[in-house]
Amino acid sequence: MRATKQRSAIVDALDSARGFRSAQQLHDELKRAGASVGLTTVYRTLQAMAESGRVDALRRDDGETIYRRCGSDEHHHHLVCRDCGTSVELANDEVEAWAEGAARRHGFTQVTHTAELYGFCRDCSSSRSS
Amino acid sequence: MRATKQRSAIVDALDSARGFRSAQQLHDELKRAGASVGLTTVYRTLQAMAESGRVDALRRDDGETIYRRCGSDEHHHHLVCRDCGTSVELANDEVEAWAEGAARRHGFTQVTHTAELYGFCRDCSSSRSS
DNA sequence: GTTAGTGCAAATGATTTGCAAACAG
DNA sequence: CTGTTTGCAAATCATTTGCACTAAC
Repeated sequence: MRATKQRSAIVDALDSARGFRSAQQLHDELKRAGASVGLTTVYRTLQAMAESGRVDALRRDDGETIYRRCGSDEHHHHLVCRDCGTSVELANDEVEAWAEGAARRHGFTQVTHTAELYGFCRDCSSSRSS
Repeated sequence: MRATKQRSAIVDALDSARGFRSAQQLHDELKRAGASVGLTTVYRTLQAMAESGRVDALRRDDGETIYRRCGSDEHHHHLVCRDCGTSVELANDEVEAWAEGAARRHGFTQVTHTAELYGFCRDCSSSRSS
């Protein structure tokens, strides 16, 4: 993968973001910041980075896929703010244990799971209540 | 909501299905079974039933939304077969407790969660190994 | 120079909506 | 009858792809 200015712009934007962003959001932010990066490139870059594990991708209930620069390579879950996208990584054993137990009890194999939490972070919930 | 033959056909198809089905799948099955129901109607009916809680909807990672006739009105999760769509309902407290605890620890409010398990059921994993 | 990367425009695929015709109560 | 419901076709929306063009190495 070559080093290009649009790729570093995308990575920078993701880094400075406090959490998850959709491809469209990132594209907007880049454009607003004056960087000239095509939406296509944003999609392609995020997709490539997600495949190679350098970002975390997850699909929201409304169908948009959101991405975030991910700290650990370990399997983990997220607590994502619906408003600002801030996220907290949750390394958790209870969920894995639950998943494995349920799979075994019902005779399922090769079980994977998705588990994400969505809410309003401290900052966003206080600004909403005003 | 009026009783129409297309609606009962959709409900019947969902009932006889062993698990989750997408709108497109249901439409195909209905057409194959000789029923004449428009894809639009399948979408509208499933959406209406999901809103009123009569079916359970969840979005797969590939973006398709799948539906299933749901036994309980209670909040619960699913163990879904990737191959045949069969699903098991899981009423579980561990996940809820984990979600609430994580939310509280990080100051998030109005937290909802998604947690679904995907794998191969006993039947499908044995037929795959052959 | 090659080859990978970019971006526009057109294509996709799931889902939604406009609207006139068909139907339930 | 009169308001719902239906279903086709066209519209959306996020995302992907074809392809000529540009930049990296």
